Amino acid sequence: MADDNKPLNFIQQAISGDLGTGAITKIVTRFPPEPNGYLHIGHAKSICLNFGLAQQFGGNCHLRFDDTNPEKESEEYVQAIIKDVQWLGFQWHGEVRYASDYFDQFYAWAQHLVCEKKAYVCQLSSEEMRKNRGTLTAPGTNSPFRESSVEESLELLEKMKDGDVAEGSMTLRAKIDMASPNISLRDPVMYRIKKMPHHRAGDKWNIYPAYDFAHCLEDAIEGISHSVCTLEFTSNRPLYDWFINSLPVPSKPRQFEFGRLNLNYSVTSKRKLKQLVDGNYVDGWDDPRLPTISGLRRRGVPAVAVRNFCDSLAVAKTDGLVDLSQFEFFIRDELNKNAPRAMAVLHPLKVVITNLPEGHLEQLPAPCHHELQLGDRNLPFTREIYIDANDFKEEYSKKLNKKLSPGRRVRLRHCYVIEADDYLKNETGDVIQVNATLVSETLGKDPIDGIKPKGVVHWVSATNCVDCDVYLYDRLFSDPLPDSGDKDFLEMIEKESLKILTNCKAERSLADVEIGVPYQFEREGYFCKDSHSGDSKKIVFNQTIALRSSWTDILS
RNA sequence: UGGGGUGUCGCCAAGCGGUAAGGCAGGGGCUUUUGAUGCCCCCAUGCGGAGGUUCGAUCCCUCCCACCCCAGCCA
Repeated sequence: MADDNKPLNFIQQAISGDLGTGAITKIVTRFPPEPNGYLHIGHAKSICLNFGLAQQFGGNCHLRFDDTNPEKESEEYVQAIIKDVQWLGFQWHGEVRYASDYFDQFYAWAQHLVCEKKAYVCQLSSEEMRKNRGTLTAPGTNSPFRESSVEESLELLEKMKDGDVAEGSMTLRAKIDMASPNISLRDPVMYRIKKMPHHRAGDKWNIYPAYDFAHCLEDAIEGISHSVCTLEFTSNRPLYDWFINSLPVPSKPRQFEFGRLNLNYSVTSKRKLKQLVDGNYVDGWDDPRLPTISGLRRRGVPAVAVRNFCDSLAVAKTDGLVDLSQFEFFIRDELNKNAPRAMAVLHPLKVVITNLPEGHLEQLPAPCHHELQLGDRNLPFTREIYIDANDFKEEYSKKLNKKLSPGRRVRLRHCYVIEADDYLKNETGDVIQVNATLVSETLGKDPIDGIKPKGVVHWVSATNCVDCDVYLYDRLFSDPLPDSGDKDFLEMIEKESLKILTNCKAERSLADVEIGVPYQFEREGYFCKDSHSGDSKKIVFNQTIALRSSWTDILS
């Protein structure tokens, strides 16, 4: 996975240095999601980074749920996240871990800090605390409870834990420096009261540890050597180090921050994704238009494509905005190499090959892949077939010389050459049938008269095919930056982002394909059977991505 | 405005004092029973700006500019 020729990024350099000096003998990383939503492509970058680092340097990577806030967390998210990490192809070391497993230790350490006079119970309300915190330019002022006795704080902390005091009435705070230019250090909250059951700890606790207090200790308990997080935590690092250095922890992890992944035309914010799901703007967390891992999976994006994309991204301190086209490249790259080929007609137009007898049936072998040895499948060739309406033009034109038109020829893919004679229209003026002649002896050969067709067209037997619906997806947002602050991202939802084609015809072999396994529908794109197809009799195919095209068709 | 971080091609980026890698996108050409794929070529006298140090600076120094993060009992 990691390319040996690639220069080491700054985290790899640090690890390599630590290993070189003997500061550590084995690296341990971790992926620490909060179970408050589904994973998305941004998390994939973090997953690939953390698991990749461990792999590369012969260490371990843990999967640990940072479940310190029962208000937002649930078992549903835990299960979804576990499934997504596995699907991406990673296996964590040991059991799945939970911050909640360490709650007793956290509490003991909190008491330890109180005894050391490095923490105190503060009875300021949240509004008062906010006022006392100062501003970016003005220092804060000390809480009146800052010098409470050890005994008093210990006693109040116990009461907080036992649920004897009201929510919001007090907190446990670290005693650091209310005048620090770094606001994270202005006596941060360590524990807050939440009289709420926890998805794993049940009713045991009425207080829950805050991120800054908990996260560094979770890392230290697990012996994490390199704690990798995103840029916005940079100013929290001094606090991370403060707890580590103030407590008798078993190890001293170091925090490194990298720039998170931003993709244009996408939202990668759990809050906004949840809004889209809860507001029914999309079909659940796994809607194929979402950049969630489950959405990508449902859409047919292979895990290896996600990994390759993430590995192509630099680990740096710049927060860049990556072009969707860069992701699409890796999707197509993987699919082109490995997806079996098949044919399906999305806008069926009947073609009657008049010089073939009624009931003509010929099984034509067609390779499932042009390079891979995937074998052949048989295509039933009959007198009536469907081609795509876009591949027939009433008038020939030089620009469209690969299309079928009266008097012109086209090669049916893996089949014969046909020549159009005439066509029928309905009352609204749509072409509804083309009559054509098969040019003899053109199976695997050019016509003997030397008139070689310019175009190749995909087709399906009209009498031996399966009906299906095809869902075409476009970007969910019309704006390249739906996520950027001031605008309302819900107003930028692209109304046409889902187009449903209900009259599609697919070759027989596509009837029983496995859900989620991508196929290339030749000349159209990559598709997979939808996981929600089960509801109706009809098969639903999701378009993973269209083929790259140097051609822009006039019709769609 | 205090603190922290970042600025190299449209996008992502390497570069660690010796004279601007690579990928994506884009343009051109060849091949092709997928207008796909593959292959070939083109695409920064320039590294946020201005000074300075040096034989030599994207890399060092100074000042300036822009953008991002921090004032949740969220993570």
